[in-house]
Amino acid sequence: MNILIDYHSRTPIYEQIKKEIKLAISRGELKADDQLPSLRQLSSQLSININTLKRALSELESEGVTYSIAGKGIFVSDNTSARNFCKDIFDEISNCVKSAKAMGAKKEEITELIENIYKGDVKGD
Amino acid sequence: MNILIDYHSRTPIYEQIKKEIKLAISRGELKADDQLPSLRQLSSQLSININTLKRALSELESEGVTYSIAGKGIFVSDNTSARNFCKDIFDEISNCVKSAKAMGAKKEEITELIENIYKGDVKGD
DNA sequence: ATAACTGTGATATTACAATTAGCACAGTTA
DNA sequence: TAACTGTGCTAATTGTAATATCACAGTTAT
Repeated sequence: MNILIDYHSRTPIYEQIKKEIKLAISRGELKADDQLPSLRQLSSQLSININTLKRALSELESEGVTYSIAGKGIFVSDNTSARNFCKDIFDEISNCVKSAKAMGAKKEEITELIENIYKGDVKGD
Repeated sequence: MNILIDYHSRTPIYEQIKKEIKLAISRGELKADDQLPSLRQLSSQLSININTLKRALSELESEGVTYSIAGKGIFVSDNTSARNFCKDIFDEISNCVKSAKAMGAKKEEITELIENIYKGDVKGD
């Protein structure tokens, strides 16, 4: 669990945690039925309140990303297709690109930006 | 001044206003030395408090987007290259694309998204 | 000079959300 | 029994957005 939190960010901590965990699952660092560190342990490690962490995990559970067993722990669901996590990101990209377009950005500028990010990859992965 | 505000958005009203004004400038609807509607008039039109509007305009002024003359009004600066406004957006796009990549999104998925947004334009404008 | 505008500045207040603290309770496991 | 786990709740704190007023100074036209 390598979670980085920007305490000065405008986006709430619990949102950052949600995103980090989703990323970890997408990257394959967390697989189905993997157990997460306990709330108390993780909240201590991240130096955040257990309630803040609990909120993140509760929301992830209602989204079907994780499931929890009282007394045992919190685990990664097995129906967590990484594809689902992309939807929000795609919407965000879409909005940004529309703004950029409205500001006069050329399509080529944006595609080049993306090319650079994906540069060095063998396939379009 | 066609400013739309989402009062239920998580992003503050004054931030939305800043963005809308920058967009209007980028679109050419507002040109250098154009005078904006007065604070009182605009705050009344948008049904927001004058202080909220003032905050937006004050920040725009410290960013060099506008300048104000007490007693006269608020005007668009002439050094406002629309290009500058794009920087933040480009950073945001970059971050989103990196996340999408980390989640396993293929480059083609993203470029196609952009193609669709720019679809129907004569040139890559 | 007066009136009617402009932007500016300050204060106070309200409202809401994020975060923290602390406690109690129930399930699990050795 | 002890030491963990997650859960639920209340309360307090904090920060910030947004509002409501008021006063002041510069500009402009009459």
